[in-house]
Amino acid sequence: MPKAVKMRWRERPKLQDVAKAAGVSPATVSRVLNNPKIVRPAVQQKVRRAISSLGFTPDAAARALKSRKSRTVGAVVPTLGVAIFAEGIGALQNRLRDHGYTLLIASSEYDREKERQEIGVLLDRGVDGIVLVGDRFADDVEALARRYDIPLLTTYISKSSRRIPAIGADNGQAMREVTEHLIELGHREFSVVTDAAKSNDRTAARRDGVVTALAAKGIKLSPNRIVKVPYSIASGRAALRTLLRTSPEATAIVCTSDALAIGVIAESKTLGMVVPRDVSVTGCDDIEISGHTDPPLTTINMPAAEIGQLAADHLSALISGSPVPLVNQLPARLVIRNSSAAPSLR
Amino acid sequence: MPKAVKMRWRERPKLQDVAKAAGVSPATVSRVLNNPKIVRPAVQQKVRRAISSLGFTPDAAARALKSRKSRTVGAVVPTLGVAIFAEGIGALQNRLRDHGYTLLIASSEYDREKERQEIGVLLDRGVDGIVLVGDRFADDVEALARRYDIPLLTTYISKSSRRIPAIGADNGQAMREVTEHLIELGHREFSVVTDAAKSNDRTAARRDGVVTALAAKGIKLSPNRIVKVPYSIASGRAALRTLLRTSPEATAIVCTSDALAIGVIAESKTLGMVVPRDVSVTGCDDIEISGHTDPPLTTINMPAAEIGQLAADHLSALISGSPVPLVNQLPARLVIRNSSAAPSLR
DNA sequence: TTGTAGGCGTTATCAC
DNA sequence: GTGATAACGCCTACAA
Repeated sequence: MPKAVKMRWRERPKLQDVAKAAGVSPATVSRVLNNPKIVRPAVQQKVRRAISSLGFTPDAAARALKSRKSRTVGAVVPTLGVAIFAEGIGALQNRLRDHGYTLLIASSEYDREKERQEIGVLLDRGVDGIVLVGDRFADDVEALARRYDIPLLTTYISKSSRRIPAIGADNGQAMREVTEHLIELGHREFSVVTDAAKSNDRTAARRDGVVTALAAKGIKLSPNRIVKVPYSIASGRAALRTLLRTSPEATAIVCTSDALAIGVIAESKTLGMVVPRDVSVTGCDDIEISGHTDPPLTTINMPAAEIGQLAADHLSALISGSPVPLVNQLPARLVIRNSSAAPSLR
Repeated sequence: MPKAVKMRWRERPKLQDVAKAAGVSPATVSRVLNNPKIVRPAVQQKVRRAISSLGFTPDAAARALKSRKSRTVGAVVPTLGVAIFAEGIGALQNRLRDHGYTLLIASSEYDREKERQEIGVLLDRGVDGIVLVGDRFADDVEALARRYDIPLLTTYISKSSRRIPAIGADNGQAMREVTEHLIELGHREFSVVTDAAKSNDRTAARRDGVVTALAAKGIKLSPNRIVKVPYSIASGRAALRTLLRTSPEATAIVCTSDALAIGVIAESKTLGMVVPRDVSVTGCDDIEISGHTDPPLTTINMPAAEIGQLAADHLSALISGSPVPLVNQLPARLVIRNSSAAPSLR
């Protein structure tokens, strides 16, 4: 068995074999690989021919050891089970590939300590950069990254209170927009359904956005009008039942994510209510299903794919030493569908 | 700038620094790291103390170069935009972490050639194993993996026609079950909505399952009863409109995925039809939303999380040389909800 | 423009 | 059980 392994490895050509086959020095081969312009075309030809005829591919580990660059970047997301993150990661990965990077992925499960650990693992793996979500990572993360001398980038927020570049929409403004939309429709009695995850600054910002928009119009939101539940459709359903008990007078229910809003709509149907006649419901994210619920959901479009792409572009810029803006606010469009309407007279 | 970098690297302790601090040889430090049981407890103490006081972590690249193991595995999925894959990858990643592996991820966008390329990239990155989806990867993939001497594993199918272990449900049987369920309800006129992706053996198997189940009861499915569309909710909507034109007599529409079924249900509502009174609709996958549509969707539960977990367990077993079964059929449960019912008399 | 040589940080093969 | 020593495969001054 160990013998077989060794045999296999002997079969794999190394840079030196290419050199021999091409009749040049190893250094020259390395040069055509990393800095072709400084080697004469004729020689390049020979070398490239040898490379492809031997089927040579450079050993990543050896390269990384010598160059201190792994051509690898890491990402830590709360979870891949949430569509908006999965989509962003997909876009990030695709774009990173174009830049020649491979993506290492880790998840924090919304746990700050686990997030810190995963970042540590990625750092130890030698990633050239790390993409984070949000702003509430552990305090020592920046120092850690600095120690490894690699750039950090955060996403799904438009600016960070730390010193790292952020790419995303303004969550607070997004929710202010939906809220204002509802106010314009004539609503005055609001409830909010939001997820309870600690260390989720996006959700917190969204909540604040609602409160701010309401306050600007002199509308108060008492604490019992805000219900915090886990992030899931089922939770949204439960939240509606709670709200109907504690504040049935609300004519609009603002949810901080589409999943929750979809739960609210589903439950309202179960309870025999009609959206938006009996109550208006809004979400945030604009996931695929949101345009196809009954009624279709009024929400805010979060540009997950753009976030992922831009993150890839900016991170690879940072890795190669180019500066990028600290604030990258992508537009979050209000998408008005039929789950919101003027409150009906009671 | 290069100076700064060097400074940073000088700060990072290496194994030799630990050795010096602990008053032992580098070899011993390496041993407590990789094979602690062969070193005396007292010495271990010293070394461990030195390790943590210096904050030493081994350099992954150097390790990989010398040991020919990167403690990294790769996965190639069609896309992360499909919930069922995102969920599986999330579970895979979480479990791999417990085994000490980090996950490198790539996507094929349902393109066989791109899949082959991505596999090549992962191989060159030095992954210790690769997780694939389905069975239709390019022919040379196995030879390639053999050349690198790393194990392959495929998922979302219960057995592979290649020689590699597979983990998943039996897609054909799954669809036979839903189909039989509909037949038992009294349906005799069927239509099928399926996605068009080439090289998607899961979808093909699902289609075949429907045809087989129908044939067993002497029911024929003419080609115009099968509509192939892209994978999306919007496509499902379009498919229903097509079917209403070409075969309005069908009382049951079997979809090969939940996304398509949800589209069919959404469009039926738009067109003023009532599911399941006017038509029964079924899906396959059982994604989160499927329990909350109106009506809730009858479907087949695909155990994505279990697939991911088991894939992690089996792949790490394979990497360490333990054999695993080639066939791993996970149960795919029929979930009967309200989108299916007996056909109404016409 | 190209070749030579040394070392990146770790593991593994020897002796002791 | 522990310590020297030689690689692992590639990159990069430096020399030619």
